[in-house]
Amino acid sequence: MNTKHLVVIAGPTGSGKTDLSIRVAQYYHCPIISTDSRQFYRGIPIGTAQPTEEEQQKAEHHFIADRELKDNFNCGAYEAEALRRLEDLFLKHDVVIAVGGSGLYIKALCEGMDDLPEVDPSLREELKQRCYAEGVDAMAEELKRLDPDFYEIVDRKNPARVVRALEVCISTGKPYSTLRSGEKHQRAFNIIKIGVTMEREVLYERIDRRVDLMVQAGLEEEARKVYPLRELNALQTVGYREWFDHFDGKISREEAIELIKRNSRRYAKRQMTWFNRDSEIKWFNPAETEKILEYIDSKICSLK
RNA sequence: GGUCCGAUGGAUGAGUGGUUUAGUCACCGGUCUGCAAAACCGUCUACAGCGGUUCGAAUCCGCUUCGGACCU
Repeated sequence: MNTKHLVVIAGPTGSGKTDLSIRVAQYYHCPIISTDSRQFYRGIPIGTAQPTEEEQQKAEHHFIADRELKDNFNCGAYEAEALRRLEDLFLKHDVVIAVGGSGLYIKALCEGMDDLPEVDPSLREELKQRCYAEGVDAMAEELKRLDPDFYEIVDRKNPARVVRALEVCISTGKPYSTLRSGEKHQRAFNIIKIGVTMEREVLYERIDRRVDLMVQAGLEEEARKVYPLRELNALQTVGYREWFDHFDGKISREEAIELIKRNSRRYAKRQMTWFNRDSEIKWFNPAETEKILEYIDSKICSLK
């Protein structure tokens, strides 16, 4: 029996999650926390489609533009911070909404990550450099020595995965695989997951249109302002990298805009691939507000 | 009306007789426990149509269709 409910709203970029979340928040008079790995940052409101001032008036938002681009953040830190925040919010509310498109962050929030120690950034940097210089294969060979079990299952062509495993092995002195439990953590609240999506073609049209609107709203200028910080991870993001390439003279303005559209579509597709694996998600078209509220109500009732 | 050139998978573009045959991009599908709007993987067998030559044709020949250039 649990009277606290986290309503998770997932879905690909451009599917209308923000609008829906506000409508749901108004219905339950409850706050919203973001599960979007880019909306956390200040300075990039247009390209990350953060809820506007006006939208934030309509519902209380958390984890929106509440840290600097240079701040180190990741899904593990997010899990801890978000759980603390939820604890507070659930003191006053029975329902809280979590909305965003970052699958891994949603997973961190709902199921938790294994409790692994923070890795010294300089170690990661060093491993990245070596990976760049010596190649992934060499790094994978090293992983084979340090953690043969993980070597067997890891995507050996993926530098990010191999380097991650190595940095954990080296910094803890233990094989990464022995530290991975993969178990789901119990939460002190119920989780109701819904997803919003629509026909692929319609979604792509919406994405294209939204990019045009972002450009009209001043995305280029926004990108120009953060250009000096372009190396930061937070800016390895669709809608910014393309401008950086344009500013560097590699592509034209028109190409940059086209690429932002294409990369946003690809991102949406990857998001769908991720979410489709989650059988707990109940899917809706974003326009079906009544049906969605009905569904959430019925879930809340049945869980009470 | 005549002459010449061309026609390759969604796009581009190699390939002039023979196990597999491009490549690139896009699309599509997928992977996923600390950079995740990231990183990575996979699939997509086409040669305009018809007929002929040949053991064998995208590749050679003929006709047809379509496109382009030029000539009268």
